[in-house]
Amino acid sequence: MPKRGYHHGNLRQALVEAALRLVEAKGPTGFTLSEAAKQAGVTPAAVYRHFEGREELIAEAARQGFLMFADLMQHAYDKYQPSALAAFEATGRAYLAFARKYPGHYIAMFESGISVNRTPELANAAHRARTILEKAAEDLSQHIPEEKRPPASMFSAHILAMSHGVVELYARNTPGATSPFPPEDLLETGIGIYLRGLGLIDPDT
Amino acid sequence: MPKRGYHHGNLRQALVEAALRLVEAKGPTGFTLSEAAKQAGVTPAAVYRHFEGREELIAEAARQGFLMFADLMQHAYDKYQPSALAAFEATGRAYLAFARKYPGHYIAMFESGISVNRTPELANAAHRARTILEKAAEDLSQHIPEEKRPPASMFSAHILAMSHGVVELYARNTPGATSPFPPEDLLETGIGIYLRGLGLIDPDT
DNA sequence: TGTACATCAGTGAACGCGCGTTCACTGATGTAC
DNA sequence: TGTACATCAGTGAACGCGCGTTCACTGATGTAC
Repeated sequence: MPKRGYHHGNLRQALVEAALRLVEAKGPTGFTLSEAAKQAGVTPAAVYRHFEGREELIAEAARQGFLMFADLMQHAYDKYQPSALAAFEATGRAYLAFARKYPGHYIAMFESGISVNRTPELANAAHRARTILEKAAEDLSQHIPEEKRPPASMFSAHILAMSHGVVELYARNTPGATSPFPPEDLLETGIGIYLRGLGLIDPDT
Repeated sequence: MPKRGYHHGNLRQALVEAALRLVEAKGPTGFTLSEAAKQAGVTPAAVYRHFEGREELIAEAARQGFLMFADLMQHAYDKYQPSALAAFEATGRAYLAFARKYPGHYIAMFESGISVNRTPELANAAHRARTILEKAAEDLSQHIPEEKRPPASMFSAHILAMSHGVVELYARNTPGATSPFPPEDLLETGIGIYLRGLGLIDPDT
């Protein structure tokens, strides 16, 4: 589907990709509708054939990000079955891996300031991702003695929080902020200590 | 020092406070130099008597934030001495407390996209805050058997990451993002499990 | 104490810029007969 | 197969806006004598 000629062919997706490139290169505020249109080789007005406006465009980028993110986590989860522990650890690592591999999507999802409820489609995609992590936590929860078992959704929130914190503070290019350890190691050890605290890992290993 | 008349009296600080108000009300991108000047009852051009430009103004707001943050942590640390454990826990909680109490400063510090090295003064203030947390971690580190003791700066990074993640994901007003638990509880339990994992809390409590 | 004057913190007008958005339009595409 | 026509994805000009920044200026303040 070549893009020569008056009609673009697949402008909608081209705009999303331009937005991702911009946001990756210039940060969450670096994205403008006009610039995205320009990069796609099109007049700003053409954008309105495909999106209601600036916000819908970035929301679509975030939506695609959440879908990819969910796929990545699902894949990690499946791969380490039937070990609940390994699967849970893998989903935690998937967070950082995603931020590394798809910085544009990551920014659109978590740093662009857009609400996850901006559109129903976006909310849906975000929900799907969350569900997978919570399933992994639920599996793991079965291995803890019932009387001292915290809610599974609390695990997933803890792991998500630590993962997000590591990414934001140590993995994203906050220029000049020197990271004391490789983020991957930091997250790995952090999750390890946490799981030891839950009694799921032998304290002597 | 009343502000009537041609001369303002303390415009520099008034501008910082206006910026903080704006950023708190409208998010990290909601701040503009012109609007801050207007709120301080002054022409945009007047700002240039006190700051090199927009960036220097927000950097000053962030600097003041880091100083207050460091004070808060220092206070928490002192209060729970000589218990290394209690002091460490307290500094973790101080992070969330700060974000709650001074959202404008928090945004300027962590969400405005400004580099901590934007100005030497800012870098200094940030360093002071970091140092306190690392001191608390260092104290705590002494209570772990030497051969299985991870670097103290790794503790503080873990706790900082989890605290930051909890704030960003569950405490800031991401509109519509329902938090599954009160952020304070989430952080409290998360840190508790983590410290248990380090063998610093009795596993049966 | 009064006056002359230097200093300095503000004004206000102007600038160029890129933004998001609108509108009437036109050229390309696809389809019915 | 060829032609007429409806559909639709783009154009390009225009808009009003608020932004950050500059400049020559002016009014207030503080100080030396």
